[in-house]
Amino acid sequence: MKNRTMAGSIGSEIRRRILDGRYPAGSQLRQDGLAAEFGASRIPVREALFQLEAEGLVRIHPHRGAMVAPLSPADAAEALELRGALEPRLLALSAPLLTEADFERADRLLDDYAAALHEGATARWGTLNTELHLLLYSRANRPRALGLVGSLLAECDRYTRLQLSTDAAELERADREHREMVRLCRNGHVSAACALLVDHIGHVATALMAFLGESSGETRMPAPPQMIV
Amino acid sequence: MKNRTMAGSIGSEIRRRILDGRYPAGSQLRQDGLAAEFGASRIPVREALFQLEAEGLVRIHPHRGAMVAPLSPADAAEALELRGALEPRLLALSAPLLTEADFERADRLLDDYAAALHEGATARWGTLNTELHLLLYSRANRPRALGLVGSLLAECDRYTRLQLSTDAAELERADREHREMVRLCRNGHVSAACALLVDHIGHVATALMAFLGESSGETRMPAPPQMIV
DNA sequence: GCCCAGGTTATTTTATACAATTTCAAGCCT
DNA sequence: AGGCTTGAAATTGTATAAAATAACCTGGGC
Repeated sequence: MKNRTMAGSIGSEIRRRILDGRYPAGSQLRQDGLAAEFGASRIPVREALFQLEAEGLVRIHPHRGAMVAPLSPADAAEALELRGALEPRLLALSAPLLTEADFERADRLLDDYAAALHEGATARWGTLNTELHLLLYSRANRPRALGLVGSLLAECDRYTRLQLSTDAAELERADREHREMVRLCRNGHVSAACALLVDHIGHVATALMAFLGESSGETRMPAPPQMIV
Repeated sequence: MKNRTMAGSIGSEIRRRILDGRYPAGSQLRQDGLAAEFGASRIPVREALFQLEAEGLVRIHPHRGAMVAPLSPADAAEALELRGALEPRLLALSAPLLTEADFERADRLLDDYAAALHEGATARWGTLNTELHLLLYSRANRPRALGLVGSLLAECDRYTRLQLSTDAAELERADREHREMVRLCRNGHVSAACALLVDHIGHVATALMAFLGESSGETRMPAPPQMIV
């Protein structure tokens, strides 16, 4: 618990529980109950909820309380669209600047990921995935975009967590693609890594849309017409 | 004041004052003073500040208070990069679905803009610009991206407000480009409108970077390499 | 003269208490 | 019987006050 303020630590814990699924989508978050659960007053709970609302994990209706943001295929599709629009750009900026220490950390994350995959520890998968992606973009020197992508990754985790218990093949594909992306970045093949990243996000999107039974929805925000993909 | 909760209305007012420049960048926002100024307690002020921090207009350091987010050329560049990455995509989605009522509203906004330009009402320019852009993207059916672009437009307004008092030519160019964009959308020339939008954002970016004296900074987030611009 | 320790003050943060709003349900009227 | 009004309960929003934390200033020691 490295947070200096109670609202911050409560917010982190609520975020974890939302991502875990312990607070299911659409469920009411009663301030009184949360305050009792954390042994605190309602005010830090309120501030935590406000912060989480900004991240998109909670929706607050005035005088009607807070609920866990519902999961909808359209929302997942939009989050993946945004990821597809932003992450390749960040990778293009960051990849040439990644250091050897960064790659070693990436290797550790990949190993942890494989271990989690082996033992079926679904809880760790999401955070490891998020950490790896953010690490690859960390040298882009774009703090705002990085924070935004972090929120989007967290939101995507909520959906993939539903899927991954059934769909182990997708997890292995993600692992292979992650390893290949890291390898390409390490060897300086930036454009190939970006192309793979686009494919990677596309694969996640199509698998997720198929799982959610909403295959009709377009999964990628179209590039502006003057860009030839 | 259509806001149902005091925190919301206080947040709107603080946001307006930050965009106005009445609360200068980097200045401390003391909860006690704000509470006294609005005739309220500190708690709604705190909640408003949290919301504004999520929008990027305020930075909160735990136990050290809140300050208006400082203006930096790097920040402006990143905001414009993100706009350049997102807005053309939204326009490509939205433009074919715009209705005649939308175009009439756009015409009114353009007229208001011209009037504000004529009488030098710099205060209204930013909101009109934001409203026009958001109107053009409103049919894209991408609520999350729309809200994000709204925040980015608000942040860009803070910078352009510094510039516009000196640089009337840029305002007129923006007006011409806005009118042309609306015309292209109305006539169904979506890809031309998107191309113009990319140029429009690029013009704003180069002018702003020149004004901020940071012409060295790259002003556009690079497209991923496999996209040929 | 400079540096460190202790206390002081100002500010944020949290707890408790109160007020406003919504929701649900029961009762009344049409 | 169905819809509307009214009232109570629950929940959220706000105000006041106490606790905690960080910055600041003063005084003593080296």
